[in-house]
Amino acid sequence: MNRVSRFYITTAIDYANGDPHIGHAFEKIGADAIARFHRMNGDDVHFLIGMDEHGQKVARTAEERGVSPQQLVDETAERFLAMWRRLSISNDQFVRTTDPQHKAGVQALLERIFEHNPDDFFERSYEGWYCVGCEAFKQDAEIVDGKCVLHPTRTLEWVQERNWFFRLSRYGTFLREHIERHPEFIQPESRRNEVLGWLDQGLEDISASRSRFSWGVPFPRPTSDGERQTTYVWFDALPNYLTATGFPRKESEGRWPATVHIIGKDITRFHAIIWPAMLQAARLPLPGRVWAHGFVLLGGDRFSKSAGVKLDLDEAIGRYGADAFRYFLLREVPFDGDGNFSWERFEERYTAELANAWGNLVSRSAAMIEKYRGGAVPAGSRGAADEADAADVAAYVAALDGRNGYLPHEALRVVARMVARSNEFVQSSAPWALAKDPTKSRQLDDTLASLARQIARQCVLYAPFMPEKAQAAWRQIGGSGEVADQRVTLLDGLDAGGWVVARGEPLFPRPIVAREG
RNA sequence: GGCAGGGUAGCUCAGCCGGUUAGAGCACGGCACUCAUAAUGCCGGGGUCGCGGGUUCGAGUCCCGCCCCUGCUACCA
Repeated sequence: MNRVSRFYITTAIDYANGDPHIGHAFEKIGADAIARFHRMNGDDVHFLIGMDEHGQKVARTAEERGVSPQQLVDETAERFLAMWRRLSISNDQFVRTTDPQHKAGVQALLERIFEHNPDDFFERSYEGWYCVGCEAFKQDAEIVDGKCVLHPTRTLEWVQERNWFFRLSRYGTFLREHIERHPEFIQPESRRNEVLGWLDQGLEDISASRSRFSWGVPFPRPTSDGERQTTYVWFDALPNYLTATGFPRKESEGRWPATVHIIGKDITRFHAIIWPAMLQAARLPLPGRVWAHGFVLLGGDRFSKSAGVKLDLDEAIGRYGADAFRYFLLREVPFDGDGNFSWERFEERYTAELANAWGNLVSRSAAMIEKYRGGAVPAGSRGAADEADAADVAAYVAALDGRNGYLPHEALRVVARMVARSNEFVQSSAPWALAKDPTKSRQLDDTLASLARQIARQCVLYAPFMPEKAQAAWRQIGGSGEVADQRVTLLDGLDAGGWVVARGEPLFPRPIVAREG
């Protein structure tokens, strides 16, 4: 019963060409809540996040700013890290593709593929229309009137380049079988169907190296004409999940494979097709799951610089604090689809669910325990409220433990329901009335004790989502130590009898409403 | 164009294999209570269930057609 399960969770590494925005934050916060939940479930959790720091764009941006690429990515990584600290992201590790360990790991992985499947890498001349503005080859769909759609003033050049290629086409059957045998491999199901659709269309081989830029990991073997090329994006970025474990050192074998990769739905293909094919080619175990979340939209549109759709992360966090922001995003935006961010909804949820419902519940309960029982939570017997909570705790766990995917929004809905029930409980049992009747002292004890247990449970369940606020509420209701050290598996037996409440400042102060007169 | 998923109260969404008066939360209106962050609880108004046909004793719930929306349709990451 005490078997500790290993839980290695990763997020996509963010490209170091810009500042963190709400899309990055959503993914990290979601993964963080899942990681924290698993820690409180008693699992051996390792939570990895990081940065993707190579490539042409980074090199070019660095050049424009007159700094070295390394200096640029160092500064960018600092800004991302500062944001993750601010949002209480509890990652155990922060991998960067410029880490020497990562570069060595990538080369080791490539060599391992050469070793196990010598035919999987081959040289091929690629030719196509090259746009100097984009510094990239363009596909037919991106060419209009013989010009690149993004740079219509420039002339496309027919360019030929000899690169290393990876025989991805070999792995279609393998991938299909794996996905069919492991229905949970790609989730949610809509993404899985998409991937199966891609497989139906057939896979083409992909390039594995580039000769046009050098900011990256040197491809371990030169081409036949002696040229030393740079490892192309997927063979550089995707292996971070593996190299972060220490690969190829032996010690890494305990951590790999990842339990789940949390990614955005826009990079499903890389994680569901290319990455598993690479691992299979290297004869390494595949990750257990790939979970592709949706996007946070603003006014129905995706964040985009060109459309002017943007939201200042600092402002959003500054409004009600990091915990409220975390809560709002995960409550409002389903983790298996898209959702909208709007200030109106943020205000609504903050005021209704956090300030009025939960913050006030904690406040009124602590006040009553103080007023009627001198601040000490009385002993009280288990009642119907505890039974109802047990069912909800089970639903909460089911939303986060992976059996139905990863649905933090469902988990939060459940806790909000528990909080609502607690407020009904207070109203219907009316402790203030019981307190006036000396013959009902026992009844008052039971009521207050039950109320304290309910709140204690809510603190535990909210802890993965709002670590600071959950801890503050835990303290107010008289809990000792860290709420994060509690176990969701032992919640049913949690007893608050004897705790001494400590009323404090409101957990979620109501916004100051400007009023006339 | 092809494939997939949707169009249900003002807003966000539940409605499994077809079955009695279509639900929840928020917002709105009224009432109650006083422990509390002018918080909470109760009651209520409010919907041609995208449009048109069809199957059926009976259809948001199945079938056909149409309209609209979203996603995917691989080398920027």
